[in-house]
Formats: sequence, C-alpha cells, structure tokens
Amino acid sequence: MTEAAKPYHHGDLRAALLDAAEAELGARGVEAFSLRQVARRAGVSSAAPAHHFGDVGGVLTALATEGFRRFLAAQTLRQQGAGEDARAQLIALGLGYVDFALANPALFRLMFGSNRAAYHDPALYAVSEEAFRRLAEGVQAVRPEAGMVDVAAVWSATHGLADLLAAGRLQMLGGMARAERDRAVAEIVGRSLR
Amino acid sequence: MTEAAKPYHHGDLRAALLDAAEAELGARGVEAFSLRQVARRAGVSSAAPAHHFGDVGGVLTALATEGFRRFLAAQTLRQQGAGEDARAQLIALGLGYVDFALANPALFRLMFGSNRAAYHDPALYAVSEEAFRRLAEGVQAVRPEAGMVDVAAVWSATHGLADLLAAGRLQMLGGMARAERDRAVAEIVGRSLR
DNA sequence: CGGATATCTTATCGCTGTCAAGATTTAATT
DNA sequence: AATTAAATCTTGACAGCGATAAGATATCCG
Repeated sequence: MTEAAKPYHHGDLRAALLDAAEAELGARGVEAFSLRQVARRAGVSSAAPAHHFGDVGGVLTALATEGFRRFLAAQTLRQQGAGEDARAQLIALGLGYVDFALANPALFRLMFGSNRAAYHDPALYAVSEEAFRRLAEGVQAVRPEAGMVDVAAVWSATHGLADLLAAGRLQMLGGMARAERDRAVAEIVGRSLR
Repeated sequence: MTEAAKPYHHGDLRAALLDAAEAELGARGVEAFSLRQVARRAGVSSAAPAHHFGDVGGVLTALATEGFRRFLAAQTLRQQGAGEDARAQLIALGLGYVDFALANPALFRLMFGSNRAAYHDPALYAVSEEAFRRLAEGVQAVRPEAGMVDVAAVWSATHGLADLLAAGRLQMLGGMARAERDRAVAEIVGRSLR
C-alpha cells in the first residue's frame, strides 16, 4: 500500500494504541484515563482496542509492563556510566529509579501507585520481579551479610524519594539542577545502607 | 422528631456522606470510587452530595483532609508512648506514619498517591503543611544543623516504607508481627538520619 | 480461487458525574 | 404569628464512559 487515506486495517494498531495510551496517560493522568479517548487519539473506533487488549485494564497492564522495561533501562543507563564497585552501582540504580520517576511521573504512578495494572499478568509480574531482584542483588553485592531489612531500607529510601518527587512534593529537591540533585539522591540512598 | 421513617432533611448529611465515602473508598479503592454509590450508601439521592461538597472532588478533598487529621493523630499517639528525647520522638513519628498507612491504605493512597484531592483547598493545604512541618521540626530537633537533604532523607525513607507497605509490596515487613515490624521501621527511619 | 480467520465499525446497554428545576423543610424578618 | 427568604433534598435529563454483540472488511492459507 502506498499511503491510502484510511485503510480498514491499521497495520500495527497495537503499538499505535500503546503510544496513544501513553500520551493520554501523560495528559490526563491515571485518574481520568479514558479508553475511548485513546481510541480517538489513534484515529480508530472505541471498540477497536478490545481486540488487542481485552479491556481498559489490559491496556494499562501493557503500558505498565512497557514502563518497567524503560524503568530498568534507565537504571542500566546510570549503571553503565558509574564506577564498577558495588556501592557505586547500587547508587546508580537509585539514580535511575529517580530519573524514571521524574521523566515519567504518570507512568510511575500507574506502575507503583494504582491498582489499575494487573500484576497477576505474567509479563508484568516478570518484569516487576526482575526490578526487585536487581535491587535486592545490588544490596547483597554491597553487603553480603545483608538481610530483608537492608533491602527494605534501600528500597524505601529510593522509592520514597522517587514517589515524592514524581508527586511534586519535595520541591526542594525537584527544583535543583541535575548535578546537585544527583548528589542529594546519592547521599540519601547511601544513608539507607547504614 | 421522634423517629419518622424518612425525614426530608437528614440532619447531618454531610457527616453521613463522609462516612459513606470512607466506606466506599475502602471497598472500591480510589480508582473505582463512585459518588452515586456514596449517595446510595447514605440512603439519599445522587444529587444530594452536591449541596454539601460541590462535586466528587469536594468529597475526596474533605475525606483527605479528615485523613490528614487522623494521620497526625496516629503520630501523636506514638509520640506520647515514646521517650522524650528528640530521636525517639522522630522515630515515633515515623511509626505513626506507617501505622496510618497500614490501617488506612486506601485513604493513604488518596492523600499521597492521587490527584483527586485538591491541595489548593485551604483546609487540606493547612493540615498537609502541618504534617510536613512536624516532620521537618522533628528532624531539626535531632540535628539542629540539619538541612533540606536531611529532611528529604527522613521523609523519603518513612514515606517509601509506608507507601510500599500500603501497596502490599514489602510483604517481608508487612507479614511481621507488630513488635518486630516496629523494630525494622525504627531501624530504617533511624538510618536516614545519618 | 475460496473459505476461514483476524481486524475494525456500528449500535446498544448500564453506569457515571453534573446540572437545572421543582418540592419540602427550616430560618429569618416583620 | 404570618410571610418571606434560605437551605436542603428529589426528580429528571444530558453527555461521556467501558463493555459487548452483530455486522463489515481485509488478510491468510488451503
């Protein structure tokens, strides 16, 4: 096909719907997310998404899954630019955690602060478990004798920071220049390790 | 009036609607909260809430405001049962923070993890600012030279802990007996202070 | 080529939040 | 005490939502 005005079949509607859903999420937030609006954004009828995602929960679950992939990628990116020692790697993971929350606040909120994504979905469960595993292993690498409380401490500090920043509280940190904020995040995550 | 079956005027509908709203919030969560359902719970027409709260946002804002009052009360309760020194007081504040989140997960999520409550509302703004002020002053009392980063560290660790526990992640801590969990929370909050 | 299948639309349902208009009760004023 | 004003609640309507069944159109595969 060359470039027909409106082919009956979209070609890759699933991907287009996910893009539209992310735009909708960013524009309206998790609370006011509308599936019909997503369909409208993609230039398709309101019933079209059902064939690819089932219901609105399916769309949000797929979006959250994609979100976790990028979440992990943001952590990897920071870790690649960090020193090799375990502590620097764990702090880099925390910086990536916060990076993602600041860059995608609505997506972050969908992933961590709502019941709208179905975590019993195998793909979402797998990728969220991987995120936890990476953090836990990062803690173990720094302190081999570390236990549950140590993992909880690092996760809590990092997640709390990310959540408060994504919500727009903690303006004292959110308004900082990146380098300065990075130092503060590193300091806070570092403290949680004792 | 003795006990007429259905008086046209309720008497204290505002309070009854808030109770119904809290029940609805607990039952369905922030995501599926329905104003009509709240009215049904209170035995009143769907348009009745408008006269007391304006729209659904007004109900949720009032509910969040009441939530912050109880949030502060939970912290006060812990602080009354704690030692007098500044550090014990701050850790008690953190324990109250977590207590509230575990006892009222849906309300906690409304207050901290959603845009549905209007924080420009004077009453809600005032009570949420008081909560922040108490935490910041608690940090200052422990370390008079403390700065923004110290406040952010304590808030992040405490809030992250509460948020993850309310969301059902961190089952490792959530499944503990209260005394054991308290020790872990105290340890984690304590770490954020240095 | 032709039937099976995947993809998308149209039309409809019950539910939601909001609003205007009317009914009923309480409060204020004289 | 009588009348008026104000507050409270109901009824009825509207548009938008998610979901689903039935039909239209395109692709796949023998």
